[in-house]
This record gives sequence, C-alpha cells and structure tokens, in this order.
Amino acid sequence: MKLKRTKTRELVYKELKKSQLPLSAAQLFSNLENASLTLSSIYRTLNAYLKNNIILKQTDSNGVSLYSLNKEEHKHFLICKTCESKITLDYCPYHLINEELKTKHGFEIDEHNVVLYGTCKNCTD
Amino acid sequence: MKLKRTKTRELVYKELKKSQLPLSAAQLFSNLENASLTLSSIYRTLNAYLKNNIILKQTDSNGVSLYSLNKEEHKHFLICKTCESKITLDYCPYHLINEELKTKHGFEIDEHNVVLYGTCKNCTD
DNA sequence: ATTAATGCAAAGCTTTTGCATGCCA
DNA sequence: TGGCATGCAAAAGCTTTGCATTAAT
Repeated sequence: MKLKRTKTRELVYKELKKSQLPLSAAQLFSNLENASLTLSSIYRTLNAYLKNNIILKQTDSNGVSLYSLNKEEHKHFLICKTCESKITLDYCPYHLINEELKTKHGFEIDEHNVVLYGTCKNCTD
Repeated sequence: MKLKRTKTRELVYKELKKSQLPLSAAQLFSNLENASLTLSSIYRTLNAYLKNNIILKQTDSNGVSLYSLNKEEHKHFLICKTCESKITLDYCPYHLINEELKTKHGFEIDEHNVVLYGTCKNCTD
C-alpha cells in the first residue's frame, strides 16, 4: 500500500512535525481549520500513517488518542496533573525497564508513552 | 463524601477483586448480568471508587478504560499483541523509572499501567 | 428525614464507515 | 484511466447526565 501525497497528508504531517507534544485528531483539526480539512480525512490519514509506522499513537487519561511522529530521537514529558506544568526530559526513562523486560523475558514493549502524568515537586502536599 | 454500601458497589468490588486483569465497564456489566445492574450505575460506582482512590484506571490501546483494585501488592502483566500470551511479573517494572523521576525531578508518577503490551520472545521475527 | 444511589433514556464525544465525488500517479 | 483520498452525513462505540424513584444511614 503506497501513500499518495495529498493536501491532508502534507498538512497533518507538518503539524505533527511542528508540535512538541502529541496531538489529538481534534487538535489537528482545529490547528488546521483554515485549510478546511474534514475530521474524517484527518482520522483516515492518521490511521494510514499508523499502519506505515510513520507515527505513534498513545491514549490520554480521558481515552482520547494522541499522535506524534515516530522519530528515533523523541522527547519525553512529565506533565503535572495539578498545575499542568511541563518538564521535558533529555532522555528516555523507559530504557531501563524495556531493557530489563527484554533481557529477563525476551519481551519487547512497543507501546511507549511519550507523556507521563503525575504530580510535580511544588504540587506535592 | 461518604460512600454507601449498596448492591452495585459490593458486586463491582468483588468482581474486581476476583479478577487478575483489569476489567472494562462492559466486562463488569457482562460478568454481573444476572445481578441486573445497569451500565450507568457501574460507571457511577467506578467513578466514585476512582475519586476515593479505591481503584485504578488505565486505558487500553483502543481507548477503552480498564479498572482494577488499587492494592499495594498489585501484579504486572506483559501481553503479546501477536499471540496474546500473558506473562505475569512478580515485581513492578516501574519502580526503576518512578524512583529516578522522583529523585531527579521530584516528580511523582501516578498513572501506572498494570498491563504492558508488546511482542513476546516467540513472536519476535 | 436526609442524602446518596439507581434505572431509564437521552445526549455527548471520539472514532469509524458508506457512498458518491474528486484527485493523484 | 484506475485506484486511492476526500467530503459529507450517518452510525457506532464508550461514557456521562438529567430526572424521577428507590434505598441507605
């Protein structure tokens, strides 16, 4: 299955590239509103990208899907659920456990959260 | 807000206790069908339990919410997305990264996946 | 008696799909 | 041209909510 280069595809790709954090379909739709795309074609584009491993999908705590480019050098973020502050990590905190699970169980984790939610230092009571 | 002890509450709690893996609202509903509960009261019960930190919520890769008792000695599972085999861990693989994020950034992760998805040894090509 | 929980039905959101049309290779 | 992509509208999950009723403290 070869992907055609179309307006929707280009714009969605650029928008994901531009964004640090993963985006939902609705956010993409709203960010690109003046390009008059439809939500359904955004979803179809995202699903096509997923099948081709061009992007990653994760789910936030409300069950909404978030999409981000599947680049090697991805960043990780800690987001405080209280004050919404964002900490950007300069390394991948999953390396530790992924390696351990691989070594001990031969198991390869392939779902990988780019955003971790919790409570920051200031908001800890 | 104090929680009353009702039929729905009791049954949902017991069902979660009985189950090893986290359950969706629909699974609870179906497992308890002869008790004639409604889905909405199951959801309300789950949300009440969540507010009181009695249960944990996580989201599977289809965006469906899964609920499990918030017990200290919880188990972790690795589930292979190819053959659906299940590996039960006897330790919490997140300890490593949670400690590191706590030490380095003072950040406390409070979303915690009990089930990790990936590819098992046999299904790795 | 007060307050919270339930049932039912309806609505809300996110995501998917059918079908006719339009666009890319 | 042939096949994939799009738009639109409708439908399909999952989850929440309003309101009247019932049950728990």
